[in-house]
Amino acid sequence: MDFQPDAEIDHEGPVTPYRQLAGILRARIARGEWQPNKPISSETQLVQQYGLARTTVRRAIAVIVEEGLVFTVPQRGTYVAPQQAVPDDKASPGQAG
Amino acid sequence: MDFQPDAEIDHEGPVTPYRQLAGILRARIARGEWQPNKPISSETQLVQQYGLARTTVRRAIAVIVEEGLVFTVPQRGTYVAPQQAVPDDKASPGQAG
DNA sequence: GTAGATTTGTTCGTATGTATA
DNA sequence: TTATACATACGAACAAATCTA
Repeated sequence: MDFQPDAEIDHEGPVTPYRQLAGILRARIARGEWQPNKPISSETQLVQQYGLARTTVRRAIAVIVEEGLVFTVPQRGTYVAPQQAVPDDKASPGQAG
Repeated sequence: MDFQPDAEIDHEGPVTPYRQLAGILRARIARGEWQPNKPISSETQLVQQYGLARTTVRRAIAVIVEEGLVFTVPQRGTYVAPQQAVPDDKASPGQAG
């Protein structure tokens, strides 16, 4: 399953919204939309852009943080991890918390 | 992480500007750009040189004051503390008399 | 003493972003 | 979804002390 970077969230589908968003973010990082050590869109922006609740956005971010794709700096933002191999869709980089 | 003495501030990065500046000042002191008991650049000069707000500059200075690298004299300036090794990480050098 | 420039000290307001309830 | 808290950053203004002339 591949998510388009500009895809919309399907609230009716079998895949939960937060997993959809995680896939979208993964795709946006993969295409180099956000550079390493640069911030991805803020939670507020993602909320507005995809019409999701904040908790849902945070859950999605938590997923890709777990994957090592990004890291969150408290009171600062979420940043693209330096030099990471972006997985196609699903991946287990081995290291999870 | 090491800061170049002439580095520019990255407002987009995960490290807050005031911490970046603190690192830069640390580096400039370490290279002997400012001698012990001699004033470092004034807040206004640092504001102009790095394009930061004064509050941000003051915050950075507060960090290295806390580390004992410099000391501030009201209405005079901020001076390099006498005889102390610049710490790699942290330090609590004795008081300068 | 007066005047001006410089420098640190302090406070207020606005904005952004994450953290938590 | 809403509200509050905390951290950070910028901008502006004024106070107080120092130095120079």
